[in-house]
Amino acid sequence: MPRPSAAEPPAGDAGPSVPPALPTTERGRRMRARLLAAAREVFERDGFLTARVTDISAAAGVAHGSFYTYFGSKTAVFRALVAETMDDLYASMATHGEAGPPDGSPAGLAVHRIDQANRRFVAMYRQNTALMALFEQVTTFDPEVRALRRAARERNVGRVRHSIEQLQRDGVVAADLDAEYAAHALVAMVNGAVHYWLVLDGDFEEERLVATLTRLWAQALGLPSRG
Amino acid sequence: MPRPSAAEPPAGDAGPSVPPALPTTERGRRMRARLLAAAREVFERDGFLTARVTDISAAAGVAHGSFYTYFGSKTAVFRALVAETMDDLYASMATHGEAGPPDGSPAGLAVHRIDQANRRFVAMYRQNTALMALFEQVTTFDPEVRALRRAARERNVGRVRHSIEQLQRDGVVAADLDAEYAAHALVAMVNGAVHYWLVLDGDFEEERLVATLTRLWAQALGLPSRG
DNA sequence: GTTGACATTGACGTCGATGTCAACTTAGCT
DNA sequence: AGCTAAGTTGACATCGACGTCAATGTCAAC
Repeated sequence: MPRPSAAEPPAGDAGPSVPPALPTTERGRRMRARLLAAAREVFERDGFLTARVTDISAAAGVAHGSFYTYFGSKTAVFRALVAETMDDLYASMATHGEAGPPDGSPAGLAVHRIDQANRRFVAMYRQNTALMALFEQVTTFDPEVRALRRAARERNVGRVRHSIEQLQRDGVVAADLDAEYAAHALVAMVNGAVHYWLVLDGDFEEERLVATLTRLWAQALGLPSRG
Repeated sequence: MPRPSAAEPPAGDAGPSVPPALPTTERGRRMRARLLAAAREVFERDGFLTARVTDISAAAGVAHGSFYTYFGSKTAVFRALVAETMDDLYASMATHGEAGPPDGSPAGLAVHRIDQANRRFVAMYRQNTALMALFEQVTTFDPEVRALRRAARERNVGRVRHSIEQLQRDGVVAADLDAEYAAHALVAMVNGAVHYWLVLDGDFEEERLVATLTRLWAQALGLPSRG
């Protein structure tokens, strides 16, 4: 309840009255893409708050004014950037055709899948740390980005909950565990640990971290892990 | 590695060359306290970025200029606020003399203590949600606050690691579990879940959340939980 | 009650990022 | 080539938050 209502940094760059339409010409589309790439570069280098529209224009090699042909504000580019990138990140986390699990038991298979998912998540986070940090930064004051973040989290949680429910139907996980809440907690665990490692610069060794996360996850669900 | 180096919001309010000394007179101390209280009020209402020094002065009922007698910048008040408040938060989490656990076994006792600690943490977070959100916001761009946040986290993790090591000595928890990594993961789980609930406004019911967190925590460590 | 150190006041100058716009360029079309 | 719509340019005006400071006020000590 007592959460800062937190509008935008200065005030009222919530978007221009006329959000620039997507470009119709080929040149326009290229320009927009260049600006987006430049924005990502500058944001990752300077952080969202310090970054200036001028820097983005400069990085894209265009005049200051051209920026406003495509985006209404710094916040607007960022939102576009997030929207464009989110899909890529999710794609990179999609289930790859992995080598089969060593152990054929339902529980062993489940643990193997959890491990694979955790490894993919950690790798994705490591390769996009700056972006994740930016995402978090803007989340703290932009409601729209906050909504995107929540949606992403909910998708993750949904997948995990589904997998837990499956294991409950198989009788491997206790039926009286709240799958929704448990999924939230486990996702928070992995998210939070990796965030601390990469964004807050904690002292971790990747392999050991993933192994511990998988082990805790499995045991939390009552799956046999290790001997 | 690719983390936004993220200086301050505009630029260079990293602190004035001459950080105002603490007041010597009684009046000065009262004034400083009033400004701090006003700062907290305004920050919680508007968020750190939107808040203006003028607003803080106004809320404290003093002239704009008086602010600078006590603090060098908006960031400076915030740091002072965090420093002052952190102790209170930690105090509120200290072990209270609780009623004895229902079950005398070492594991049952451990689970009970975990549950108590989780309840205290959640209650503290709920009562200081706005502050925690602020803390997170500023962490994303101020290195000094980031350091404070890390320190707080490390203290938490240290306590948990210690308790895990104790359980390992008692033979209740597997000795080959990395206590440090596990402590980080478990702290991240509770932190992250509560953050999602209160700051990102997730849909949770407190009792069920705490119960699930404790249960997962206990099971993750291999402690018997529930029947 | 006079003195002097300390604190308060609020009007003012400064500064830098933003967003605009009129002039100019590009490119597609006939 | 000539026309038009779309895009580009960069100098400029705007705006708001910040931090300063000279004048004024407060208070304790002597």
